[in-house]
Amino acid sequence: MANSQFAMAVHVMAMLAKNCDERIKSSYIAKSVNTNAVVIRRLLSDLHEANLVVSQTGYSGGTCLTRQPADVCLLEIYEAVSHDNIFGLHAKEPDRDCEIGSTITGVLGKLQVEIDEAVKQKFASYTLQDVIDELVKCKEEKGEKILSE
Amino acid sequence: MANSQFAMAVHVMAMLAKNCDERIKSSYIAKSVNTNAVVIRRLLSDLHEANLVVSQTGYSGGTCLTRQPADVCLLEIYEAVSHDNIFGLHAKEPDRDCEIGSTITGVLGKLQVEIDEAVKQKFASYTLQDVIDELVKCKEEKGEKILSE
DNA sequence: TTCTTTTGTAACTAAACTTGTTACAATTAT
DNA sequence: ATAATTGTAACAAGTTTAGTTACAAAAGAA
Repeated sequence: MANSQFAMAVHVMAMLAKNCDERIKSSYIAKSVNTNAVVIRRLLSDLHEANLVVSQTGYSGGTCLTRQPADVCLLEIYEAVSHDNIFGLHAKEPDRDCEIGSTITGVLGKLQVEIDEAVKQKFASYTLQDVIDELVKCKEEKGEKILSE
Repeated sequence: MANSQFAMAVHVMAMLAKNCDERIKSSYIAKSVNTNAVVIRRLLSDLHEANLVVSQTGYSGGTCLTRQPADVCLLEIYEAVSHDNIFGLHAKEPDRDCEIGSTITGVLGKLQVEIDEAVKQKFASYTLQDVIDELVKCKEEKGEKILSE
């Protein structure tokens, strides 16, 4: 199964961004994401560790953003919930007695860093506000489609 | 577990590149990669589908490259063994009745394509020969280290 | 104070994926 | 014929992901 944590995290952040002034409940977000509230709270826990959200327990508790959507880049969200490299190295260490086996990991490691950097750079080029803007644009396009049908 | 298919595939291809004129046996590669020969043959099967290698069964059978290492880019290897996007979309479809839930997938899909493209572009910028060259460079550096110790 | 709501987190399950292994038919040189 | 090798199916063990239940802690409401 492809990891959907980032997709859900962006969804969560977008929900919070749309209601910047209220505290949003995990159950409300869960309904939109179509999952269990605990799944959302686990994500919010990661996002909190990254200082992207604050939550309050108890009656009238909930979560809100710590910053304006324009000040949150997607890289922060990605790093908050994603811990893997784009590709992994060998599960078991290759044969040290083989000329290639003994050096390939170093070469792949360098490549791994480069690829990861390219991804990070791309994620860093967008903010949460860009996602909101795009959401609005998509919504409008959908509206036009309905009208022109 | 982070997927190590690409790492193993590059290792396999590098082994084949180092012995361009012979047919290499899966058991020989498996020893260097430190895994089972069947794991290697499964990888070779994917690489064959991508037209990167040819194998022969039977006595004195084995596998060799279809092209010179300089004519194989890492993107081809990556695409031969990797089928996932960098990040996945929602496991379950979000709530259609929610303004954000109904549009977020489209936005994330566009982002997904962009990120995947960035990765592909990076992989496309290297050839198997570059990996071989880097291997040689790393080996030399190791040698120097030993001498200077 | 007591009740209610909500978060935070642990524990468990089910499904999917990855790697490793055994087994064996098909193929090909000796 | 015999031996060696690939190709592939079938299965096992370990890991990961998402989902679920349960409940303590927190905090406002009554």
